[in-house]
Amino acid sequence: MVSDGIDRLGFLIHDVQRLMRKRFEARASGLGLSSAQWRLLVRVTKEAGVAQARLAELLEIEPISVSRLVDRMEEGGWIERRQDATDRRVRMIFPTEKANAAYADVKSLAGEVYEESLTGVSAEERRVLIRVLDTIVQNLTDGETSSLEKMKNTEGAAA
Amino acid sequence: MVSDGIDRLGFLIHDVQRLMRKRFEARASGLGLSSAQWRLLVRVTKEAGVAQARLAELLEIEPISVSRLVDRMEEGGWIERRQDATDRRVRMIFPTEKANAAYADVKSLAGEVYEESLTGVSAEERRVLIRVLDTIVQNLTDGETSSLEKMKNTEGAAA
DNA sequence: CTTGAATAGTGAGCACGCTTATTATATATA
DNA sequence: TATATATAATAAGCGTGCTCACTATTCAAG
Repeated sequence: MVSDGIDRLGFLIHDVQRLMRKRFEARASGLGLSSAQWRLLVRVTKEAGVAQARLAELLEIEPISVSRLVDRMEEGGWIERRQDATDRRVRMIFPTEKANAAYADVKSLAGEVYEESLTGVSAEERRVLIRVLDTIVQNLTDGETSSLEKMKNTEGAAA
Repeated sequence: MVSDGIDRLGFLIHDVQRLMRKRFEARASGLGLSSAQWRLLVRVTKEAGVAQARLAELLEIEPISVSRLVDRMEEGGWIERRQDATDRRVRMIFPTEKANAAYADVKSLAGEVYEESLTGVSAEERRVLIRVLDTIVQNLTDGETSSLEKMKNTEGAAA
């Protein structure tokens, strides 16, 4: 049945995402780092030198969106592009010193937002929340619509 | 402790929101109705004749965002603006026949997306999910940053 | 080497959110 | 009545995502 509030799921997720982003960006506004930029920075910090195309896969956004994001982050002094010596098409992305210096602070700032979000939510409920969200990502990624599918369907149905 | 995946909460919520929107819009693409437009249409259907300013409050987006969204929805034939007889500043928003005719279909389409998202998630887990998401919205709305606060803080702290 | 397909990145232009500023109208007050 | 303030809607312009189209480069076949 669908009478337990599941019919509000989309609106709820949407609201939560918007509110968390807003709260994070209010906190990080002094740094001039948006939530999208923070997501990218986390990847780049863990995998310095990664190519933009790979970043697009990791972040599950389109390469063109990475281009623009990287443009602004380069202007902001968070990352830098370097040429790949062996493949001149590739731009490798590295975090700057500024990014490395700010990383821990921003991470704990994000943690604060999560804790504020989860005030009054038990440890067990938190575990369920994370597990269910992971499941939803799985369910919606495997089936279709994901940018990952590009790497799967080499042999399709009736061609 | 923060080692149960809570540190991924922001990314997870972000991914889920993006994937659900994508899935919904893939389904509704034939109709030419985006997820933001659907959110607005739900409100307008429940409250025909509502003013744009009130819609902005209900949707918790800025009035200017409502203006633009309503522009596109009017072009798409989903809603229409009418003048308020008693207050010439106000534009009242009504769903069109087209919107009323499509409403049930879109709603069940949204329901399908929710069910696909929640495949393998138990009834109890679903209840926890909705309850926790509601709590997060509460936590992030009450404190600050919400557009609702405009209506609250008339007397502040030390002034 | 040459042709053709695949890959990496970007330009143009759109949707939907935002901040800031402006116009039109309503309402409160001197 | 006249003026000041508040409210409803919109304009301008930005950030972050998208689709579609394009260039540059690499790699695979011939």
